[in-house]
Amino acid sequence: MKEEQSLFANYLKSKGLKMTSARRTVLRAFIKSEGHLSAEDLLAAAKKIDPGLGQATVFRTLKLLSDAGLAQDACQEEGPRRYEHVYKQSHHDHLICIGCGKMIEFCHPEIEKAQNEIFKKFGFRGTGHKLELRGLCADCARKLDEENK
Amino acid sequence: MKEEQSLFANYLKSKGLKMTSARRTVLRAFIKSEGHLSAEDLLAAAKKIDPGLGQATVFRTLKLLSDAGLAQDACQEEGPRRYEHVYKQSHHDHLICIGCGKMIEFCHPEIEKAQNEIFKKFGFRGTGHKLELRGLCADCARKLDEENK
DNA sequence: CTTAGTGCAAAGGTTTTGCAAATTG
DNA sequence: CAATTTGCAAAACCTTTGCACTAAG
Repeated sequence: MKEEQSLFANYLKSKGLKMTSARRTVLRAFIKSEGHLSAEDLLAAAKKIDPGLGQATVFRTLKLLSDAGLAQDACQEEGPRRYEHVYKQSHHDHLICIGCGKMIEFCHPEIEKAQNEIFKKFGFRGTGHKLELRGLCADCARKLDEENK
Repeated sequence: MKEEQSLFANYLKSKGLKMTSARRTVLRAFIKSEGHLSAEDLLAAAKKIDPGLGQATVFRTLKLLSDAGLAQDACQEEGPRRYEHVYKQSHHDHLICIGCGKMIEFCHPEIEKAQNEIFKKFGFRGTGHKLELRGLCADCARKLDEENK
């Protein structure tokens, strides 16, 4: 939290932007939140802290958080765009069941290594990755098999 | 193409849906297309084949293609939702420059292996993955360094 | 003080839906 | 034939923008 505060403050300063109370409010709401949240979710959460906050501010701040590297698109298939924290240390990747939508988060060190190889190969300075595995969980696989007898 | 036709036909049949000429048109346009395309792009492409086609049909068919596992969300950060083919054999992963937006597609066999380990560990029957690496390409990294002297 | 940020409401863009007519199995 | 699908236009939805006012550096 403290760290994210100052990361954001630094980012703003580097761009000649200002740390305002509205932005602090949105950041607090965002940090407290869990999972994937839409701009509307974040607005609701932020309004609990400051009811006078406008939705345009949330959209604008979310874009800044994303530029600052603190938030990233969570890439849902449907509905509004959703965002999630970017965790500096432990990347959490996603395993999603296409049957029931259940989502499991996991880490895999091999993938970190592979990532760095790719960056090197293409001359990139890496900043992050996002991996989504899709499949059927055991329950859904069983159900499907039964349906098809 | 032939294969995708019949995959789609099977999917439709399994759901009690019908293979119509509009759906064939959208499928053809989708298969011919390359890269990431929005519903609007697909509509334009499909209209070249059948000018009478309506946009609602494209949205509806795109959802079916996605349910059938032939199309998937390409996960851009901004603008309209974009879709891309699902390639059965060679997964192409994405390396994206956050500076200029340049996108490189690559394959990495280690990642295929890691993917299967994860699926096994969680009892999933896997169907695919999506990996996005983000960073600065050599050009953008250089530019940034110069700016900050 | 000067520049950037805010909330509001209106505009913009994308996607979905209701419906009567047309098409499919 | 019964059931699904279509194109159209309208509606719904999500996001951005213009503006007058306020707050930050």
